[in-house]
Amino acid sequence: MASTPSSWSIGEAAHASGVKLETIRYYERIDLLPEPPRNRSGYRVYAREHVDRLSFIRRARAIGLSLDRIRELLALSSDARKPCASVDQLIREHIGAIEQKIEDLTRLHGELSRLADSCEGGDVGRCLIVDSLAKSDLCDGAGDEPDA
Amino acid sequence: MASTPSSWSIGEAAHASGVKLETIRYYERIDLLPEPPRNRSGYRVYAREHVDRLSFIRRARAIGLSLDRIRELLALSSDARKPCASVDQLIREHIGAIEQKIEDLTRLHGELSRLADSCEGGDVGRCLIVDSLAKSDLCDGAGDEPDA
DNA sequence: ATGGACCCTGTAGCCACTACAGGGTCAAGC
DNA sequence: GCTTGACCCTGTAGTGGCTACAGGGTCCAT
Repeated sequence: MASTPSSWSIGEAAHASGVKLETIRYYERIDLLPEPPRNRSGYRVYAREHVDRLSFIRRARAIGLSLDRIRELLALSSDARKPCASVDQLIREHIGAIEQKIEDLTRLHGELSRLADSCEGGDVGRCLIVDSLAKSDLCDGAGDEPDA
Repeated sequence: MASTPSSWSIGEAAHASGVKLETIRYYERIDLLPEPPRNRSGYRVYAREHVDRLSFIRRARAIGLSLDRIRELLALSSDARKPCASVDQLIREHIGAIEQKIEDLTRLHGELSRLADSCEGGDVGRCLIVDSLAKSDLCDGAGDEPDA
């Protein structure tokens, strides 16, 4: 029921946008969110555009974009008359990165599964898992940035 | 040709293990690698066990284990008589985490692909990608920790 | 004796937050 | 009118896993 107000405290903005309070202050500090006006006591007072921008950022983060990419995206989408080709490209690049990551993780999953299946429940001295990490070429030269 | 020596400078250890020099010092600082003895000039002098441990850590990192997990794993594998069940469990947990990540990324990939395909090359004002980020429930309530 | 390759320490930066310490403000209830 | 508690403020430091300096020392060949 509580219908949308026309101004928000930082806590209300956090609730409305789904971005945590401390994170909002962080976004302001790194100039991702413009500084809002303050009231007499120095409290931040947000307008609808702030809350919208925060929601946008949250959704863009949820699809895995970096804050820098989001900054780009916000700049691109600031002028409604610009062609959306660059937006499209940004997203397609991101999709490419995700595909790469899925591929890496899938290969890794295969290797680890084989490794885990080789375990026969002996003791560590004869553990094939430990062995592989100690001596094998497991994953050598695979992905260079483990994120999993 | 160059057959294995019995002691290594930090640069040689880096080369032999595949762990970068600065990273080796970092591992020492966080007590993941024991402090090696020093020579007259204060240079670190590594033995085979150090290089082996470094290689172990590098491979464990390559399969995506955190340094804390690796610490556990090293502790577990330090006594050859211990049962390897806990090693097995650690690895299986990790496999589970990877599966989860693949699943999350795959779902995300699906959503993003649909999104990108919806782009019809107009201008940003009518861009469905921007629209979705601005207003839709895209990914809301999906994974809470975007890593992609 | 000089140049370059190697080594040392300590500190700060990266990303995207998160968590504190140590305060101020404000409205409701007694 | 006073307290309580929810909210807000700033600034700083911590997270993981490195990486990149700055500003030196050492060692060996030429």
